[in-house]
Amino acid sequence: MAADDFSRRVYAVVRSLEPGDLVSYGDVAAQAGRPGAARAVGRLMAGSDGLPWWRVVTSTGRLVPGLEREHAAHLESEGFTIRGNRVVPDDRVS
DNA sequence: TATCTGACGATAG
DNA sequence: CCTATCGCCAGAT
Repeated sequence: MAADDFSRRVYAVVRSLEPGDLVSYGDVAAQAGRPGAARAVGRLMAGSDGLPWWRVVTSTGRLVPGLEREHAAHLESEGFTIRGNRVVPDDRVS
């Protein structure tokens, strides 16, 4: 069914993410063919493993609630700058 | 089949 | 900038 294909596509998209890449849940949902299903994407990511989930953040750049610590560590390893619980969009005046 | 849940997103206060 | 609320979607029970 459509929903099944959707979840399949979501996994494919996340698996295709490369180091240094950063996308939002809404982005993944849209690329999976279901814009607006950002929430469903998060649901799928939570139950799946072996995927670069840390390369996916919320639309506002907020890190995953409950895993902020680990999430931040992964992103920093990819070369991103984390401030508080958010990915810094751009380094600006300190 | 009905209902609840949640790693979201946008808007309002 | 932060919290609260509503709307949306797929999965689980």
